[in-house]
Amino acid sequence: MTHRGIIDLDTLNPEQRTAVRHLEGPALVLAGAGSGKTRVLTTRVAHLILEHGVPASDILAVTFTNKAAGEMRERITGMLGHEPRGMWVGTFHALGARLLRRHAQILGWDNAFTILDAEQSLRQLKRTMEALQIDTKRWNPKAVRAEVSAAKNQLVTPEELAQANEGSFDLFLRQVARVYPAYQQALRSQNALDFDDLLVKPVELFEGHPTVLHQYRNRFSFILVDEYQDTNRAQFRFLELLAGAHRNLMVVGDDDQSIYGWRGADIRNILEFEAAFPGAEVVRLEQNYRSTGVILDAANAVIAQNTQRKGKTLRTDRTGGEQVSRVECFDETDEARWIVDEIESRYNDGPDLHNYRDFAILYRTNAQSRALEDAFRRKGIPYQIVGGVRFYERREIQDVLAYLRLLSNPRDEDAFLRIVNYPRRGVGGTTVDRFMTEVRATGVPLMEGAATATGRAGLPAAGARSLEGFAALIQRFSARAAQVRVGELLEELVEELDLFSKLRDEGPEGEDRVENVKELIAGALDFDAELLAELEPEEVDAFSELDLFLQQVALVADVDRHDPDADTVTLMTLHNAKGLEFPVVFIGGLEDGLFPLGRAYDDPSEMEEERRLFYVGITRAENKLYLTHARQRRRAGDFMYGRLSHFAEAIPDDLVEARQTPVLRASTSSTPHRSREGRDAFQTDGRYVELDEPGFDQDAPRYVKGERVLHATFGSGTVLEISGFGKDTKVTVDFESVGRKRLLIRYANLQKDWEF
DNA sequence: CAGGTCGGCATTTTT
DNA sequence: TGCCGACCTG
Repeated sequence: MTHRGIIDLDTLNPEQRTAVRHLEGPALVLAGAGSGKTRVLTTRVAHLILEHGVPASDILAVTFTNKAAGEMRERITGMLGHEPRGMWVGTFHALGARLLRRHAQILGWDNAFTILDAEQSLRQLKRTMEALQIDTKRWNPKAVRAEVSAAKNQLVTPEELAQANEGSFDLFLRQVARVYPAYQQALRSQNALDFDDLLVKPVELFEGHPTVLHQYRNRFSFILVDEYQDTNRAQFRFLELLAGAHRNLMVVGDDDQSIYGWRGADIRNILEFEAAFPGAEVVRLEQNYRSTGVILDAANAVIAQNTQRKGKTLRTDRTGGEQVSRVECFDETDEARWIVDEIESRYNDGPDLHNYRDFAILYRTNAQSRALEDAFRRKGIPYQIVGGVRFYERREIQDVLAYLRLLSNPRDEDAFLRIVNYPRRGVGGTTVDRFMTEVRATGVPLMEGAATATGRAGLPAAGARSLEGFAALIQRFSARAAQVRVGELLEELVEELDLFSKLRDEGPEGEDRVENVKELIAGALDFDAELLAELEPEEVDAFSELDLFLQQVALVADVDRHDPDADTVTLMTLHNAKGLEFPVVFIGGLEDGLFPLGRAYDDPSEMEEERRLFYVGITRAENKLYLTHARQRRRAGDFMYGRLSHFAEAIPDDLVEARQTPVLRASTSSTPHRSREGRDAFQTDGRYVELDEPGFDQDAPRYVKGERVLHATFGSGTVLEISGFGKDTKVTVDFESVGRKRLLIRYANLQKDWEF
C-alpha cells in the first residue's frame, strides 16, 4: 500500500521512519549524536496530529532546555502550518512548576509560590543550619545541600532520611538528617520551593492524589521525552506515573551522552528501560548526518573505551575529511592566542567559512574562558560566552529581582533579607537580627511585622522607623503590581530607588551593572505574549504575570540565552554544548587532571562520564576538530604542569595531525623550562603535578617607571613604582580603566604594551 | 551603621 | 587569583 500521507516521510531513513510511525506503547529511540533525533521527534508529533488525528492538547513533550522546547514548538508549528495549541512542551522543571501552579494547594503550598534558585536555597539552608545551631564552619552547607538534593532526586523524604540517619555513625549524615526536615519546613512556611521540589512535588501530587493523576493520564495520552539519558529517579517516577495506564511513552536518548550523573541522572533509566517498560519497541539511529568520517572515527574510538554502554557505532556517508589537529601549547595564554589566530586565519582564508558563528570553543571548566576572552578582546573578534557568571545571578540583578519576589510573595525571607537594607536605608545587622528573632518567635508575618516595627521588643528606634519606611514602600508597589505590567513595574521601582545613580557610585563596574539592570528591564518589557499564548484560559486567569515572569527567570538556563544567529564565536563548557553543532570546534585544556578532572581518577564511573563528555564535545564538530593542551596552566593562582589527556591518546594516530605552537617551540629550545622536563615525574595516574617553586623569578620581566604595560583584566596602564625583590617584586600601575593597582609581578602576567 | 581591610579558602559541570 | 565573611575603625 502506497498511501501517501500529509507528512512526507520519504526523506527519512528507515530507522527514523520507524520511530516516526510508532503509534502506541512504549518506545526507546537510541539516537546517536547527529542522527536527526530532533527531526524524528518533531515529525512524529506532526504525524500523530495530522495522520492519526490526535489533538495537540493530548501530547506532552519534555525537553532538556527551554530553548529546545521553543525550537520544537516552532518546528512543529512549521509542519502543521499552525501552533500546536494545547500541547505542553517544556523542561521537567517548567512542567513541574506549571502543574504546581495549578495544584500546589493540595500539598500545602500557595499557588503563587516562589522558586528558589541554587544560591537562594543555599542561603536558606545555611540559615536553617544556624537556627539549629549547627556549625556551618564544621559542616559545609554546600555539602549538606548536595546531600539534600541527592535525597530529593531519589525521592527520599525528610522523614525517611531522618529516620535512616539520626542514629548514624556518620556524623555528617546525622546533621543532614536534622537539616533536611527543618529546611523543608522553612521553605513551606515561606511558600517557597527549590529546583528539586519542582520534580519531587509533582510526584507527590500524583502519588497522593489519584484523581489528579487520573486527570493528567487522560489528558496526556502521548508522551515524548528528549535527552532521556539525563533523567533522574524522580523524573523517571514522574513518567512512570503519567504514562502508567496507556504506556504511550517514547523516550529518545543516547547512553553515550549521559553527562549529568553528578546531578542525580541515573544512566540505568536508559539502560534498563526495556525492563521497566516490557514490550518496548527499540529503534537505533546510528546514521550520522553531521560530522566527517574522520571526526566520527575519532569519536567512536574514544567512546569504545567505556564499558557501561549499550554499544553503538555511528556511521556517516561523509568519508574522509580534515584530520583532527592536536596542538600542544606553552600555557593557557598561548593556547588562547593560538586558537584565536587560527580562527582568524580560517575565517579569512578558509575555503568555505566566512562566519564567526561557525566556530565554537569548548572547555571543561568555566574558569578556562578567561584567557580566551582576553585573547578575543585583544584581537577584536566578536565572541559570546555561554555560562559562567549567570546573568540572573549577578548581584545587581538579584537585588532588583528580590524586590519583585517580595512583591509576589511577602513571606520570602531570602528576598526580604537581601533588600531590607539595599539600597542603604539604615537597617543594620543588629536591627535585622532582633527583628527576625522577634518575628519568628511571635509568628507575625514578615511584612506585617516590618510595617508595625516601632514598639517591637528590643528594636532600636531608628531601625524600626526605617523598617516601617521599607514596609510602606513594598506596600505601595504591591498595589502598583496589580495595576501595571511587570516591565513598567520594574521601571518605576528602579526609578523610585534611584538605583542607577547608586550603582554608578559604586565605581568602575557600576556602569556595567546599570547596563545589566537595563537589560533585565528590557526583558521584562518584552515578556508577555509568547508565554501567555501557550497557557490555557483558566491558567491565564489564575497565574499573575509577575509570578510567571519570576518563574521564567528562575528556570532559564544559560544555553537558553545563546544566540545562534549572532555572528560571533561561541565559548562554552562541554556540558552546555550538548545538543548543539558547529562546523569548527576547538576543545581546549586537554590535559590529564583538567579533562578528565583529577577527581575522576578515584571512581571508574566518573571517569566514564568524563569520557562521555569528551565524546559529546567531539561529536559537536561538523567539519573540523581541534584539540589543544597546554604544558603549564595557571589554576586558582598556582602553576600546574600537565601532559596530554589520555582521552586524546585513544584517537588513532592516522586521524591526527600533531602540532606545537610557535611559542612553545621557541620556549623549549632556549629557556630553563626544558631543564625541568626530565624530573617532572608525572604521577602515574596522570594528575596535574604542582611544582612548588617554578623558576619564575629568573625570567620575570623587568619593568621601569613610566613604562606602558598591558594586563589581562585591567587593560593598559603606566608603571608608577616598583618594590620588593625576586619573586616578591611588586609594581604599582596606574591603569586607564580602573586606576591604581598594586600587583605581584609573578602573578600579574603583565605584557609590555608596544602599542605606545 | 557603614565602609574598609585582612585572612582564609576553594576551585566542576547546572535545571 | 578572587570571593566571602569576620573583624576593626570612623
